[in-house]
Amino acid sequence: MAELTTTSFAILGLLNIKPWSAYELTHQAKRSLRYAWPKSESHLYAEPKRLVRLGFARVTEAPAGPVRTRQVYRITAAGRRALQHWLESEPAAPQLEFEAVLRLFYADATDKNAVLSTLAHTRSDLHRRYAEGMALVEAWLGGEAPFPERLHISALVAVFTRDLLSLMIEWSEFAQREIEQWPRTDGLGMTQRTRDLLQRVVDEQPIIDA
Amino acid sequence: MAELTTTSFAILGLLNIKPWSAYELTHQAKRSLRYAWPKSESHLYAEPKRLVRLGFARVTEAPAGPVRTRQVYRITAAGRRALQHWLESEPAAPQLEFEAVLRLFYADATDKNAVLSTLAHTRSDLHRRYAEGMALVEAWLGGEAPFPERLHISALVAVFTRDLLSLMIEWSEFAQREIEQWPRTDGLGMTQRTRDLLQRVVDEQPIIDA
DNA sequence: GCACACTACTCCACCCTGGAGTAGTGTCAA
DNA sequence: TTGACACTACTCCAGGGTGGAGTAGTGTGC
Repeated sequence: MAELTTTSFAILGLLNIKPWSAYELTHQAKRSLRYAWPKSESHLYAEPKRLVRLGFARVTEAPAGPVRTRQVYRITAAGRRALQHWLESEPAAPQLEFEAVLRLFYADATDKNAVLSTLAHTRSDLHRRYAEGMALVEAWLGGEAPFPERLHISALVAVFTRDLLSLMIEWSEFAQREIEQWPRTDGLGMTQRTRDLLQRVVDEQPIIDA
Repeated sequence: MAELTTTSFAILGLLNIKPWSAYELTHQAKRSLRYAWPKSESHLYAEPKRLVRLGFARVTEAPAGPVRTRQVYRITAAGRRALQHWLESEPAAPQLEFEAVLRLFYADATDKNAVLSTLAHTRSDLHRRYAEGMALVEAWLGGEAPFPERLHISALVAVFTRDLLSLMIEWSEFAQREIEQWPRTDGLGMTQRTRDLLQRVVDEQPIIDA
């Protein structure tokens, strides 16, 4: 049997909620999947076709204008079985791609300006995403949830997303403050401040808001 | 000119610190890059070859046993220029792949047991990575840092990594406690508890340790 | 001198990205 | 009523990236 990837199950899970067209799937993914499993639009178009080919979804045509039809995907019994089986298997460990941290890691190859501007740029991205998330949750509280019967789940995801974005924003503010105190970017090494920070890390003491 | 990817610059940045063999690069990546830019071993072997092809690194042979030679990669002047130029450009936004959250998102397609076991499995992964990170920082404090002159940078990354792992661990404990209170996984919707949580999210009040 | 764990890679099928391209749809206004 | 234009709803593809299997040399211990 051909292997399904985690992305396959991400789509299959959406199809288990209701039937969607590929276009709707890409939009729904932007509002939900994206926070835990970000995938490109082109792949979100391709994946349901694969599910059909493997028998985990089927497709029907619906009118979508005077000329156009749209393909609507729905889960099959085999798809539901596969999804349940996956939900009982072992998950992969979380992975973060954080380019600002990577660039900070090479701070000693450039000047303070470049590092600070990377942090500032990332922070404004993060603020935008924070605001987007807040708008979603406010809509839910205002009675405009697309799947109100799933809100007990969405709430737990929302808590995580808010706290993650907060952490990244606060860390980038913290890093900015620290770097502003540096006399230069390279060769500082184990300063007293660095030793304090590392000691606090191993002592499991709070740092960022301290 | 052929485009370099963020991964290219991640490797180029390591080569800017000192020359490495591909094997050493994979090991160094496990101890550093991995926390901000996780890449597969096979790709870490392939990328320096590409850098050589494009003139940003060059390779020399060094003996590595009675028979074997190893390829040692070092950055070129063009590589250093490219790295500095990249460090002044705009970073991509952070992206998280968190399969446990994805699975929780589909909690209503399975039972409490499956969801709780996903969370437990992820938590034990996270605890292991937390311990690994702590061991690294303790070694630095004990004077065993591979690049002591870079510790002022490493400390900022360590602060972020610890806080991120803590957040994920604490959130998964929080989610476990919440789910244990659920009478079932599906159809609960906007309970009083859910409304409280969402209200706290939009009010920017702490939740996880409350 | 042989077993065996570890070192140091290569290979490849397939997953996935992002950007370019294409054509139909709805709306407003000249 | 027609044409401009933003938006909808996709397809295509070169090339980046993954993960697991495979291979052969190296150092250690018995």
